[in-house]
Amino acid sequence: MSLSRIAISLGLSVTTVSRALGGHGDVAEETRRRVEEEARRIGYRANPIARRLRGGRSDAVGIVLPTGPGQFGEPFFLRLIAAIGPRLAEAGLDLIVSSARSGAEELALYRQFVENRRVDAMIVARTRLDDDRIAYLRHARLPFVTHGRTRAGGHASVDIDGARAFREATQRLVAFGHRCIGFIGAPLDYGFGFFREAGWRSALAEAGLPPGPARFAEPSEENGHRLAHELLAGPERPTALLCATDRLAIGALHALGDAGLRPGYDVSVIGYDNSPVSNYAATPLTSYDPDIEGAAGRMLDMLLAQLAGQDGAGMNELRGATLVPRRSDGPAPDLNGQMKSRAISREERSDDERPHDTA
Amino acid sequence: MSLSRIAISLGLSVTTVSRALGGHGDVAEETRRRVEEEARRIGYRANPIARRLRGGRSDAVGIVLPTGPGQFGEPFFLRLIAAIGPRLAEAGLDLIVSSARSGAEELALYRQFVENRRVDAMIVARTRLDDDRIAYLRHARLPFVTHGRTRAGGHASVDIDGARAFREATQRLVAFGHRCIGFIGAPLDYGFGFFREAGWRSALAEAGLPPGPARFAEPSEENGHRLAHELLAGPERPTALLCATDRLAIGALHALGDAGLRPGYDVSVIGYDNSPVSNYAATPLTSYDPDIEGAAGRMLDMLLAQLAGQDGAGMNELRGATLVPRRSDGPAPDLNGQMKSRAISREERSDDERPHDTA
DNA sequence: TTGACTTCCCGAAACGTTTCGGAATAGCTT
DNA sequence: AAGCTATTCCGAAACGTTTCGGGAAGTCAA
Repeated sequence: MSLSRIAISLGLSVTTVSRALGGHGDVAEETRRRVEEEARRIGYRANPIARRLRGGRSDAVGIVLPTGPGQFGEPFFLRLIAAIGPRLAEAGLDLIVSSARSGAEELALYRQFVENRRVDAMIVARTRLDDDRIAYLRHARLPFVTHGRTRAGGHASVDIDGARAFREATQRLVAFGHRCIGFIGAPLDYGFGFFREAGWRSALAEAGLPPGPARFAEPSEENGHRLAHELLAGPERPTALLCATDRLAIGALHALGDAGLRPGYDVSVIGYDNSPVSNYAATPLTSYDPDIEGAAGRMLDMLLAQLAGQDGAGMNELRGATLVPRRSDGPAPDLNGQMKSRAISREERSDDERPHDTA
Repeated sequence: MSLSRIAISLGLSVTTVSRALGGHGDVAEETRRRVEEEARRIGYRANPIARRLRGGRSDAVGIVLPTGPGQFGEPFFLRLIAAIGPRLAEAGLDLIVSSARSGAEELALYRQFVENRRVDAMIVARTRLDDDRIAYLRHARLPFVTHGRTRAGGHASVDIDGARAFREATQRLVAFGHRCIGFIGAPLDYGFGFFREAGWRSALAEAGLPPGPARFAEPSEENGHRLAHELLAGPERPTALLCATDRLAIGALHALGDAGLRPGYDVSVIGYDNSPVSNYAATPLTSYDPDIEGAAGRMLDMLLAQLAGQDGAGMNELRGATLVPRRSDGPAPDLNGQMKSRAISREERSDDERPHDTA
């Protein structure tokens, strides 16, 4: 009872009022003016639900947060949501967020979203190389965009070039003189885990070095701590640890402390994410900044284009991450000449070597 | 065209099909069985939009994330969303998330939510003592629940008793022998900032101590770093720093490092949030765990009760936070006898004192 | 047989919008 | 004067659901 209210008080039909406000051509200029004024006067807002029913849409985009062990508070998702929020609002779309742990529960939630017609499109993050969510969405013919590539491809996606970043990071460590560079990775079925490992491995091969020791687990501080321990206790002790995420790297830094090793000096550590804590870790962490906001913006572009009818198959973008050098990496300990200058600057600030409990 | 599809293929009326699936009493058991079977067969799902239009609801709950400087990735919101997501889904409600920076933009977004009838209820976090969002929601008669109390009160709210936690923390430091306890707080117009400061101040008064030095800013690592610097450079140098949040505390720990002071030994630091990083800070941070999931659950209870028609005015709950002692606090440096035992364990792990760039 | 009461079902309206297919009026051409 | 076009408006249907107010049988008692 709202379009009709304007219609009645102006002696017009509902149709005309609708078309006047909708900006259609077949309504007299004078009439449109009167309608607009009356609409403003009574504070008319089109009921979005009626509009959706009529239009057969739901004007909403869905996203599912991963929960579960070690997944608390991944800042990535917050930044993603914060980045696209205003633009979605501008486009008249709602962002519907729910949460599930990876696996069956998660897929069930996607089904719910789709089958209950709650969303017109979805944003998929934490993409796996072979991802049943993506197979499902494709089968359901629902527009979507992923953060991260899949093996199959052929869908809209934005990805950060983790392979390049980690190749670059490895080259940096090689240039620093490191010869045994370990890797602390995320599970390889995640696309991001896969490509980062691939970058590390390929750079080692290019440099003619044997592959260093590697361990993989869900990216949490605790796992980083544990895996670094394992690597440092192994037969070939790495002088550098490349970590798939900052959270892993933070844990690794502590493992160094436990072993009485100085980060950036005895062992170099490089992370990825450039999270706020990386700057305030025990030793400020050299990391890669992925420009989440930029990626989020492109994902939204792709989503809106698909909702406007375009085919998403050809949409994909690979973006770079930029190195943020801090204190956690440096020359390999066995190269004495090159190390001198840095060693001095280290003396100034003295060194830290303290074992820590895992608490 | 869906209820009607079942109706047609069964030779029933739409009404009867609807009432059969709705579980009403006036449909024969045999008929209900047939309807349910056919519904299952064709995979019928009620169109939520039609249902909403008819019911005059929107079956959605809104929440606005704060963005802006130093607000990136507050894990609080993720944990909140993750905690309530499944239960909302179960209740058939969507969670609509958007984002805005505090202030005019934020209020405008609330208005948009309400006036465009996008939500039936809202969740308000980052509550200020005098909060125009709350005044607005009350005026608009939209159910809501806040995380944090307001001065006015009279609405559904869940809060963690920050005053009690910070009184307790202060008493702990006093018992450790500290006599000058500084405070690094959040702005006092935030409820959480206000009560935490009040707890600190009242405990000092109760202990017969003069109020220590205090500084306030948006809770970020950077601000914690800056404010701790100021406090340590001030005329009365505190031997302990109580920080309103872990992020402030992490920054403060670094300021200690800059000044060549050993956390937990020369200067004690206590934070609040028990965030994942607190366990992996330069020195593992003594903190308070607020049980966000528990609070989120209660908030949802209140929201659902209000959507079921109850008045939210009397709903409010004050919950406790629990201390998680780690390594960043301990006896005051001037009390020698009591310190001995801890000093030894410190020697083992050696000390860290290194200036850092803010990078 | 009649009336009342149960049991089971249904038509129509309503939620608020958009759109299809006209229809009425006015102006212009021939 | 008749036909044609352009302009401006409108009625009705449709989106899919729920609910109001019956109504048609069947059952039971008087």
